[in-house]
Amino acid sequence: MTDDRWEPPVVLLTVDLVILTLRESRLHVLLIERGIEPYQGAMALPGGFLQHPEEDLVTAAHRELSEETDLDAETLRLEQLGVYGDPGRDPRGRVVTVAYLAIAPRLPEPAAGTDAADARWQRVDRVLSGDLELAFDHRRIIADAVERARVKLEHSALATAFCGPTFTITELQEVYEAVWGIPLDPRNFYRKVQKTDGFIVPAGPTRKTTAGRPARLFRAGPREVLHPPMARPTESPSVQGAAP
Amino acid sequence: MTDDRWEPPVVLLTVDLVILTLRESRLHVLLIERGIEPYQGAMALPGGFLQHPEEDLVTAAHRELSEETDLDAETLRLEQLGVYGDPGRDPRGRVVTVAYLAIAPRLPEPAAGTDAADARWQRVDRVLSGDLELAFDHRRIIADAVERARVKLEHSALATAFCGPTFTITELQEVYEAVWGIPLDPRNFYRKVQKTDGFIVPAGPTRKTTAGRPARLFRAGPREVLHPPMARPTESPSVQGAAP
DNA sequence: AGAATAGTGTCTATAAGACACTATCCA
DNA sequence: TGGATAGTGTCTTATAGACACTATTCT
Repeated sequence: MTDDRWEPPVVLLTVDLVILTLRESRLHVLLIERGIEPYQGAMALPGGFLQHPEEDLVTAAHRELSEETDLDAETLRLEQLGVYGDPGRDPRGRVVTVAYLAIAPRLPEPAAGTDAADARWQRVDRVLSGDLELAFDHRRIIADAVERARVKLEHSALATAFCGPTFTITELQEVYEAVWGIPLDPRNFYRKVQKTDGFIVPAGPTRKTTAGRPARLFRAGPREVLHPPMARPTESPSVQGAAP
Repeated sequence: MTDDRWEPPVVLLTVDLVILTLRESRLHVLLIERGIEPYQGAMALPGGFLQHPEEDLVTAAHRELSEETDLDAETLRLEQLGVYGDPGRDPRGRVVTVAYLAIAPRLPEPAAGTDAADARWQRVDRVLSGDLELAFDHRRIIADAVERARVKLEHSALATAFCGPTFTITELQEVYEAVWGIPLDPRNFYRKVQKTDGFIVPAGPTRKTTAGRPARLFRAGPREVLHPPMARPTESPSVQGAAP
């Protein structure tokens, strides 16, 4: 259009992974310490360049997950979060990244994989507050991922992905409380979850906890989308910029 | 890791635009007829390659919109829909596209711009049913865009973007009915919209319609996210793959 | 027994949906 | 006057949230 011999510019493509989990009732994200420049020594999301021109994007994400962490890359379901492609987001040139979101059940501390100097679970609140130095625009990506998880918790059975194969209703409630950051009434939560058809199904008899009556165990049910959704307590019922 | 002299592969990046609007109470999408190979003669979303390596993605989307259509590119708000990067989606090589979604008020037929042989509004139901030959994976992208619009209608004031600067409540209802594809009770809709604080605000007195009592006019209110959301009638209350 | 956690029953405020009814225009 | 569209009132049913109460374990 502009020139007779114009050629489309090329870009480098990376994939980045936001893996969220729950540890001690707090939301954590898996970060690695970068071993190479740029941002050497800073924390970053696991991820990396597309390996060859025919590699699928999700395949690349799974490959990076195996390479950089010891998580079971096969069982984690990855969901596309978005593209982050601001010019200048990477000092090496025009690097556009596709971010993926995954939810992991509570797991032992991950061992470092091959690529990363170190891979660790970090508290999301600390990461977002700016206490940690993060590479590239990864803080922004994590913030978007958390917001996405909050919304998905309302409308899908995502919460069960934070739990092990079986779980108690109280454990499920802790997922909601951690991700939403608010307390919920255990009694109302109990009935709400029970009557949302197909959300959870009974599994095994009971499990002893620290003290008190043992709780029944459940597994994730067949339903993926929740009707009706889990109602997140109504936020500020005021209008942002309204005139009276 | 695989080789001493490994270099990251490069890809070509395009942006594509899904512009939705309402015409004769039906959802339409703006498509152009491709003037060049591949898929010459097929319909496609407006879009194209990044022009230079420093161009911002949203900027590129706005530029393509101006080049290929005569829509007012400045006022349309673009929202990122996702990345589509399957190897093989474009016969020219590894081309990854970033799709954007925009909602336009009812407008006169767009004239063809510079790039496109022709630009026309097409009924979404016809496009998705497969009557039209679409280039690349654009049918899939449009399907995702429509689903996104459906959800956004529930939780945001997006519906007003389909209307002109002022509109009647019945016009707003037609937006919901067209996008959701279901009829709504006008009386209940009327009160629901009215009591959703900050959604719409009165503007001017009334407007004469074809027949019957003139309707009051409204403008979009300050509120972007709706509390409570507009309830889309509950879908099939059955479980997909449940065992009794 | 008492502490602690699991699970049930019940009341109230609110919202959704159905639908009869009134209001104001045009022909 | 009748037809058509705009707007209101009211009833029924379902749900969220509050919270008293019962059940079952451990120490």
